[in-house]
Amino acid sequence: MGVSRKGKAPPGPSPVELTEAEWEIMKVVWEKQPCTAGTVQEELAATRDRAYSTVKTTMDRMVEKGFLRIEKIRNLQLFSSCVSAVEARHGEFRRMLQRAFDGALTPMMQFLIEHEGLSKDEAAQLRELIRKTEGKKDQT
Amino acid sequence: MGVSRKGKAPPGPSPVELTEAEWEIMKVVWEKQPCTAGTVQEELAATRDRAYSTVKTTMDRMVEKGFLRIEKIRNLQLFSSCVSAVEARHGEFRRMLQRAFDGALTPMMQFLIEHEGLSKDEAAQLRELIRKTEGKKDQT
DNA sequence: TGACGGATTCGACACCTGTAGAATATATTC
DNA sequence: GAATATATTCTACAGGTGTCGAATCCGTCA
Repeated sequence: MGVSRKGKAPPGPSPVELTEAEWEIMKVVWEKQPCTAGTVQEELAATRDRAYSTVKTTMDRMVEKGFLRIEKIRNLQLFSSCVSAVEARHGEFRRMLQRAFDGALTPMMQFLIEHEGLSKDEAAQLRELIRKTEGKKDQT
Repeated sequence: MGVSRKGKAPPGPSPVELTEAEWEIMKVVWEKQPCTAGTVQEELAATRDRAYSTVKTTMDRMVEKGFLRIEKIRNLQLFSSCVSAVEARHGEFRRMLQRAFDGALTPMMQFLIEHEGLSKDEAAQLRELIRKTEGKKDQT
């Protein structure tokens, strides 16, 4: 959701934390929603074989958690997401940042460049991105 | 149990996945090692109160997982880390990247700039970092 | 209407994580 | 050497996650 979170966002609404399995499911749902559990299971089967009930159970739990929503048509359940990819990414990123870098962006960047094998190409690309961004952001 | 971690060469092949509690403990250990469970517990108490046995149990499990190592002196157990902060950060970062960005760095950067409120300052800082790094890196 | 087949619901289970009390072992001190 | 202060070991348990099988439900099609 587009909650206005400028540089500072103290009272974050909800962190949105997805487990591995939930991420996999979410990715399919974002792409195919509204869709059935069967569709998701089939799609996921390409990567790893899980029983239908495994996927369904997880998705039901995700509904309870507020990550997914069900729209019932006849005896069919169509699932849709309640959280956007941006929200999920945000949560995932922030959690990583908090744990591994005490929440500080710059040290993370430093680490990235020093240890994550940012290639010359990627560095250039990144610099380009930054250039395009500069001036647009103002809030500190 | 197996602490099998093939020591290949450049990119640490070891995933190294720490839980929240493990991260907290690790941070103290990195800073004070070799140290006792009691020391860690006291240090951690500043942030959140956990029973000594809670911390000790977790640390024992971390030994089994190969994250920590015990050196016994008399009846004292001194803990030291078996994984470096860099390795842990690497694992944490990569897992996040995989889950949220399918392992691709550039999209992550894009996201960072567009949604994570990279300030002008941070952007400049980052650009500086990249400049200092360019030419040193060759490939991934 | 009765069989068929996919969808849904329920209950189960194992393993991991966070948490901690109780019992036991070991030093240190008087 | 007994009391005292720590450390260590053991056992336990609740809640979350990943995984399913079995029992049901329900609409469709001969």
